[in-house]
Amino acid sequence: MQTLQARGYRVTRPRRMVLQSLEEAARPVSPHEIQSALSSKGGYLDRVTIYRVLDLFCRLNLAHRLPSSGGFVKCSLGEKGGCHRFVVCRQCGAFQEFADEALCREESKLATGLDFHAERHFSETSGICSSCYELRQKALLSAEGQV
Amino acid sequence: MQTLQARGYRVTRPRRMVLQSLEEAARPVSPHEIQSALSSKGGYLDRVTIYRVLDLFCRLNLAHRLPSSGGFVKCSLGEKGGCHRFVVCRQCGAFQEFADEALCREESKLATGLDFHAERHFSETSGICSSCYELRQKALLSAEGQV
DNA sequence: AAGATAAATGCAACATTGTTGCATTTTGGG
DNA sequence: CCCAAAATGCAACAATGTTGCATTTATCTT
Repeated sequence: MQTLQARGYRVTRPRRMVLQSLEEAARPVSPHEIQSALSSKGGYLDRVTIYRVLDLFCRLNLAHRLPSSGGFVKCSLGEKGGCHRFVVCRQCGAFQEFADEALCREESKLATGLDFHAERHFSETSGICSSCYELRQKALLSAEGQV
Repeated sequence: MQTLQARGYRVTRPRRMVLQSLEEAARPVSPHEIQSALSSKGGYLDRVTIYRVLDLFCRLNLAHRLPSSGGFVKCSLGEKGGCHRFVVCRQCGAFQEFADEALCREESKLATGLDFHAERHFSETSGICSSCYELRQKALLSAEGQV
């Protein structure tokens, strides 16, 4: 919340509530899920307010919206260089955020080759996290056993 | 449409219409825009049908959905190796599709380092195309002249 | 070329996402 | 404590997306 203060934005009840929701979520959450989660704890926020808060958070890089699912997550990298990227497990929804400046340079160079001035990279790697991978291996083995 | 045939899907009126809409569009289009464009030419398609056709096209890689805007475009790369990526002009919406296997390897390696088995990369570079860039330069110069 | 049939569409109903304008409330500085 | 700017709540609307089911249609078979 210091970030808000420092950049001239007010610290309000809705902003605190949304930030806390994002912190408590183990995976990307939709605006509607945020509203439901809050109301199940007796709180209430207007839908429009939630959109506005999320927009602000994304502009300030306090949160990100995942390209493919559209869900929102709290940013875990702060001011780390390079654009912020994600790996997401298509099975369980677990995710990790990372940044890599070399990758950004590479992508920008490719854009230059296509006559574009790159400004920002949105990217998300979809795959399987190690725990889902292990579960799947077990399932496959037991299926074989039954043949 | 041979692709549909070859993969065991039927060639139908809605599928032909949506494909043509995508071909005629100079930029990513939304399902709603597709429906409007068709109806302005006297055609009609159910909204649900449009979603289903687009889903199918995306599964078959005949079309893609751009991560940030959610708009759809016809695939221009066919079976080219590596996942398909986009550069998009944030000013005019112009875009180019490309693929780069080295970039995919790099991203997959990073995912491995985070304990994920990468399967697919979604990525979009946002920036300014060369013609918008030139327009902007001219505008800046004339603004200076007026001071 | 007609008929069977599996596939695809159209329709109805519903839930979520997203946008705008305006009146009211609240935050933070003086 | 008061005030002005900022932010919220509310109303109304438009687009996105999903499901189930009855009807139509594309393709295969004969």
